[in-house]
Amino acid sequence: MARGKIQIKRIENSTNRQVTYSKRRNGLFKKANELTVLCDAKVSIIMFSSTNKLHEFISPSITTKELFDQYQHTMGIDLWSSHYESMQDHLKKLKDINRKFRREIRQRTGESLNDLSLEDLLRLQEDMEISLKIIRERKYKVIGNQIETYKKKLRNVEEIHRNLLHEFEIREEDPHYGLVDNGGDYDSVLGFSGGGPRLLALHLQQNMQPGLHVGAGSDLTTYALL
Amino acid sequence: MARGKIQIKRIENSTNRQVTYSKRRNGLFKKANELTVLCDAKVSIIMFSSTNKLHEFISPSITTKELFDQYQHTMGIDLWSSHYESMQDHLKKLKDINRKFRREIRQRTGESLNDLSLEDLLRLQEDMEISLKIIRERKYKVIGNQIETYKKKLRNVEEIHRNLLHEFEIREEDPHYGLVDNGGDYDSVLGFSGGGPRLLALHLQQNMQPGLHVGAGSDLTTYALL
DNA sequence: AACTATTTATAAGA
DNA sequence: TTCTTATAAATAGTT
Repeated sequence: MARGKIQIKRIENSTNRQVTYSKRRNGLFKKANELTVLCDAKVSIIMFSSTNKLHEFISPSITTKELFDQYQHTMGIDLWSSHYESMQDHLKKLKDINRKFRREIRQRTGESLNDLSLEDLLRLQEDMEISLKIIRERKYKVIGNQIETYKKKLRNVEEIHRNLLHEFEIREEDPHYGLVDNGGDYDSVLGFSGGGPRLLALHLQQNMQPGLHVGAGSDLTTYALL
Repeated sequence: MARGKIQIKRIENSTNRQVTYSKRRNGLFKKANELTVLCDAKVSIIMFSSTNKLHEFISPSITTKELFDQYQHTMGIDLWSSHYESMQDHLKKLKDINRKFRREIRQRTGESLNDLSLEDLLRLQEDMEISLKIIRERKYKVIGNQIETYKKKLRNVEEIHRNLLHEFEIREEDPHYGLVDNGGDYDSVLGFSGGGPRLLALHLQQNMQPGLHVGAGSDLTTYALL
């Protein structure tokens, strides 16, 4: 376009091609910018040279990603949906399953029964009655377990109580208690290392507290003497 | 750039802006094409006018998607990773909801009650009993509706039967029946155009068949004489 | 959409 | 790469 007209065809001289690429790229970006300002437009130019160098222009009012999102939306297609196809599939399936679950729960809570036939209703009722029976049985089992647990705990406490009484009886019968050195292994058998009854009471309380909230399993802690 | 220099700033006149947009867009695309050919480059231009009209240029040797994939690869980033992330978020949330639903259903069907406390069990049982009550009520309502429907149908059939008897009685009382020309409007009142009782019976059967499968609504077809 | 005076872009050379 | 400059191309304002 200057000092002589040129043919619009590939420039064979590599250096020349590079120079022209650089010059015209600047020209193109300048034009793009003018267009952006003059016409309040949003322009994205992405280009690769023959040596695969990347250059980009984007209107200052927008980001490349935003413009591309708008591009896709306008085109009505998802250019990179192939990237996400399996994910979208998965998403769709989950939504479907979700909808079914939601519906089933709504039916089971009696919220949307209008589109059920008599047969469906009968079936649902029967199902629910069976389930309710199972739940009731489970409830009784849990209650039974708790009672068992408390019984065993009670037995343990009684046992400890008996042992304490026994200990005191022995001490009362032996007036030399307190003078005798602690060389005997009696205390260690019972697990008392010196604190006596107070320490034991503390241990008991610590261990029983969580037991009050035990709900289900037979995670009964057998209270051997500490 | 011609007939007077212009300031590079937004053209306020809307028509003018549109015209300039169109002209300069062509200029830009022409330059882009020349660059593509001269320098063996790959160029993508995407632009939105101030009225959000989309225009696109892409070098013939490539597609927009290919160029964009290359762009992302070169940039070393995934422009839509945020897309991806939000999708994964969505997926995660759906899975969570799904799990909760599944759990709730399993509990309501008595399949996995082991990790429920006594309080939970009591609550669940109460819930189920309330739901079951609703379902039972709905069932009785549907049954009631069906009975009503059949009653009405029965009444209609009886009415038709009465009318038939009445017709036969009239014919028996009139020994000239069959000799009299059909000028009277008696038949047309009852809707018999010649076929007589046989035709009526046919109509009845045709209309009652679907009624037998009616389940819920009161879509009762009232059987006026045809 | 076409015209054209003028501005702008740029090819070739330095 | 940058500058220069003759010339081609683009285009603002007009019809």
